[in-house]
Amino acid sequence: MTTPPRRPLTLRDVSEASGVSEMTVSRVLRNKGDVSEATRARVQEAAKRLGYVPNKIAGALASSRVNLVAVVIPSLKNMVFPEVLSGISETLETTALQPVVGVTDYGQDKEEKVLFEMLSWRPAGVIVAGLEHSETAQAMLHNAGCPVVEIMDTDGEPIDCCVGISHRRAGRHMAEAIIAQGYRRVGFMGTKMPLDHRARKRFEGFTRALGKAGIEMADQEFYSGGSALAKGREMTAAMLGRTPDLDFLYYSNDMIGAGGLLYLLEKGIDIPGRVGLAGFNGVELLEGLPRRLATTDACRREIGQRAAQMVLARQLDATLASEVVELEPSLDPGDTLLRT
Amino acid sequence: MTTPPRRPLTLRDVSEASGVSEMTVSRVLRNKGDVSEATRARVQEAAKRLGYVPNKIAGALASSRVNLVAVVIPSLKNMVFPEVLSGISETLETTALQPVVGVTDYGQDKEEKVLFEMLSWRPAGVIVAGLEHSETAQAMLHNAGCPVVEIMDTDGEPIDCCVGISHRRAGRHMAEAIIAQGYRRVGFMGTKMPLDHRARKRFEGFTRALGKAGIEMADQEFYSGGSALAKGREMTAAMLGRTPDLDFLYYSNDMIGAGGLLYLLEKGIDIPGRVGLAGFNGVELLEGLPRRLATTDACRREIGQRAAQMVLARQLDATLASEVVELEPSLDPGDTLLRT
DNA sequence: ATGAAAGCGCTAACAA
DNA sequence: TTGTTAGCGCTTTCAT
Repeated sequence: MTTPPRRPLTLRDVSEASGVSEMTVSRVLRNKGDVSEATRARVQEAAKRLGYVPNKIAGALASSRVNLVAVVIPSLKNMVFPEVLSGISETLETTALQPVVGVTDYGQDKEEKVLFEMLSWRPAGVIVAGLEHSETAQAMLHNAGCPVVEIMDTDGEPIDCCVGISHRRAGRHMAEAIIAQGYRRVGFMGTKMPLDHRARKRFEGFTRALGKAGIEMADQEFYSGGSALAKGREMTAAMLGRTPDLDFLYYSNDMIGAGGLLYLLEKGIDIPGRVGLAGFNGVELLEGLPRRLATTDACRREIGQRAAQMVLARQLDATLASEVVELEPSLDPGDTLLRT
Repeated sequence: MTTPPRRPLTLRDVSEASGVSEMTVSRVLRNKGDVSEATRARVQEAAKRLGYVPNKIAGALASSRVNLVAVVIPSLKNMVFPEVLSGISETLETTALQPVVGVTDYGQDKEEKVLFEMLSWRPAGVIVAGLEHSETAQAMLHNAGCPVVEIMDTDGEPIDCCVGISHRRAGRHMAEAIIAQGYRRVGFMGTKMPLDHRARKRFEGFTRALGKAGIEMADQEFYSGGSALAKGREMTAAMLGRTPDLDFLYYSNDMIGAGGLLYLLEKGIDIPGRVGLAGFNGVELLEGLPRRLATTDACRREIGQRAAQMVLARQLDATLASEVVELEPSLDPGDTLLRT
């Protein structure tokens, strides 16, 4: 690091500093083609000494190769998405590809904007949460000119590749487990529907399965915003207040479920004797709770890994066909579901 | 959307489809210069019909303007960083700038890699967590050729701009509050130090202030990995087992503090009569706990906002000088610190 | 093993 | 208001 330059350095600077043509410098810096050890060393020394950072913009334009994978998710506040991201990152870690994250805040307009923005950088692949997109967004994805992987959900028509779980089935399975345990007065708490398609599908699968067993949902409540843990408390208190004979509470995510659990324990209510509980997601947080909340593991890390692999595979062989993978979420009864 | 093309569309395609020069098409698409309403309409119609997505790579190369702001943080699993990100995003929302996130996993090597990768896209600004970087990383930031904002921490020498809190002072203040309440046998639980400089500085400030009051740390324990909530439980149980006369527990983050709180409540231990507790960060989660854990709010959202503003300001006026802002974290005693 | 020339898709600067 | 001409900094291709 000699004197810091105001103008970013170019290949030409390294070329002049090392007395080697730009072309050869380029080759060295990319470990391409045959270059003698002598020149390679000189070039590397010069590049390092100057503190040269290649300009990927120019490189990408010239080669029409971009090592970015666009990842579009609804939010970072819900721990679920960072976990999917981890799966993606760890899989891409050892490759040349790099994830770039865009957040939609559960909005279709925002999703359009984010997609447009990301696609204008011509990414090597797109990983996007969910199967529901605006017409415009669908069109953009169709014309993306790169592999597209829709993740988290398999209930719908994918544009290209897809990996996730069926939330309808997840809801149904939980309902079946609840019924099998003899619960009959079931309440549901969740996020306001239009915002979250997967939560909505779980709800639908859940209510339908209850219906088939001749059980009608005894009470339900939906929230948005605020501390999920606190909301879980409040909603649980309110619901049990107005429908005291409930014997099971199904929460659309573990966080509100945890809030409910803490509230009921405080009240000294017998779980699951008096009320059974279940959440959804299988988040790490549950491990530290006084009781293990029943939940369904949504395979988040694996979804991320598989999605990244799909993009990678299509990098190597662009002719690969679309691929749809439905993962099997596992129901963990914890300590709040099984009546012994 | 007529027939989906394999080759991405270019300005030329829109130019031909609309019978207007590339240059004018470019102007329309960027709302630049004077263009007649008639041509503007024709161009926009053509662009929309074809489904044209501009190539930012070419645009950036030609204009040497990139609307990306690199944000480099240690992790997404610690809710603190998504919150900082929210502050950044919401501030940039209404501007042309866009955040791009890189994660270092608390590793200096990884930080170097991520920085190099991001800088090679010539971002309009860099926002990076912490003041501790490898020599190489520091050199890169110096030569970045764009505003650099180091965030979260002010205890050290910033490269350019800086906004955060003094973690040493935060630790000291908590110690002073604890001492003022008459606690004398204090235990500390936190993350393994080398990974987290801010936690280390809080610890240092804390122990030093205790020392000045003639109090020596009675016990301490450090963890890494695993569910923070569960670790908080385990460590609390272990520590109280081996040092039963502790009257205060200071946790380096709210999550392990919450675990400790839940554990102690379960054991029926009087809080804060028998043991006082405090965490750090002021995370939303605390609102749903049975008791409000004492904590220090680390101003995360504001840090994000201020950092984004610093980058924005320097976009408009590149001559602006470096700026260092130390925010004042507020100590919230909750229900677990004050002996009434 | 190395170099020279052309051009990736766009925009700045100027001309008309 | 619109068009023309040069590049931006690299990589591809082809020569040497």
